[in-house]
Amino acid sequence: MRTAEFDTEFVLRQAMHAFMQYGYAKTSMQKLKEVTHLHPGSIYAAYGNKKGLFLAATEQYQKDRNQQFTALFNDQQSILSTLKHYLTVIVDECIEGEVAKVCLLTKSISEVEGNDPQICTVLRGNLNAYEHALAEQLQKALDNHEFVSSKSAQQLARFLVMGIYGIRTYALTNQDPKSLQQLADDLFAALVN
Amino acid sequence: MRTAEFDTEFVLRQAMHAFMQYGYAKTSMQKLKEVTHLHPGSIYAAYGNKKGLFLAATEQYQKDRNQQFTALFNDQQSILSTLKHYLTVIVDECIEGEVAKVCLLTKSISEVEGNDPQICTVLRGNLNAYEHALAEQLQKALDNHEFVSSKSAQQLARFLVMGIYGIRTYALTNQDPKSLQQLADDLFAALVN
DNA sequence: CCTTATCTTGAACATACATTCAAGATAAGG
DNA sequence: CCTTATCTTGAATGTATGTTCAAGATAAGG
Repeated sequence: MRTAEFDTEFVLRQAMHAFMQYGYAKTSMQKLKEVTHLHPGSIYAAYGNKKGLFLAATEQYQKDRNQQFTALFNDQQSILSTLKHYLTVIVDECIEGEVAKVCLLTKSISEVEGNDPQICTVLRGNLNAYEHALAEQLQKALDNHEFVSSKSAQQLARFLVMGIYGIRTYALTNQDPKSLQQLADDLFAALVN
Repeated sequence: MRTAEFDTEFVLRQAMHAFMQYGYAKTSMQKLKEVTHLHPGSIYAAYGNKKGLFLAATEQYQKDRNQQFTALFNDQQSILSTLKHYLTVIVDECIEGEVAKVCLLTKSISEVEGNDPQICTVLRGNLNAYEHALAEQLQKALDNHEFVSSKSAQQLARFLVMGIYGIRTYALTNQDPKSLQQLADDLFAALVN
């Protein structure tokens, strides 16, 4: 009879940042031990193995992202202006020197695609949920007549996530804030026209 | 006095496909030995180390891509129709079961970004050259009055590569050919409008 | 045809890796 | 306050990793 001592959220966020920085393969258990301040026994007791810790970290990441997303889109602004703002938030993330900078989900799925179906399935599920959340907002905006489009909310959302993935990848080749913001503006314009 | 026996292009293409499938970190020298049919001594004599082989494979990849690109855009069609066709080629690549499927450059830069500046610099250079090649074609299309745009060829090219990166990433979450082709069509439409 | 420079071969090496486990510590239940 | 279940600790394990190197093979130069 004894309760675990470590703070789960702290551990998972630390692990999450390590995975974002080094990637899944290159994040060693040694590194994970250091950043989580946990001993191997505790990690293996709590999460089974490295993959288990990664999946738990992924879940935490998704939770945090959801919270950020909901907070943004639950304000009283119009959906379109919130969306425009959301894109600048992403652009800022791509520039930030140390942390965030990449999406854990897309980075990881790009790394393990074709090699770990279990991880891929989880990540695909998360990314599909993200697309779906954007589709919901776009549908609301259409219902509110914030804009008109010949395309369905689903098709618009697909185009939008494609653009977001694209901006994130492009940022790996070019960190110029003006260029990235221009891309975000062009994407937004392409969406609502 | 003796000449090397192995076929460089074969070795590099085999290595390149291994790196595309498993990623940089997870492609072991063991695997590279197997796919290249080379013994460690030969690999290290010819390329120094794993990174050297990777960079050489990257160069081969870029060469092959350039050839494909030049062949496509040197036909007698209009640039815009060639570009539209080029996008469907990319969509097909994203679907193909076994090979290609991903871009070695973007996959690798996503993996090593922040951890291997040397590799990143090389990959960034290659991707910037790719963007530049697209800008050249778009400039020609503008000069030929194939379409008009309020944006510069450079800005259009940036938007285009962003879209291509986006489609490739999106394909990791959704392999449906119709959805991917739709994205390509939407991207093309956004470009020329 | 012999020499020599270079390539090939594959065993050996040190290190780094994910994981295990037994001993020690500690909180809750009675 | 003692018991016991559970957590923590960290050394140990086996495997896989990238790399080296010396011995053997072979093609070109004279």
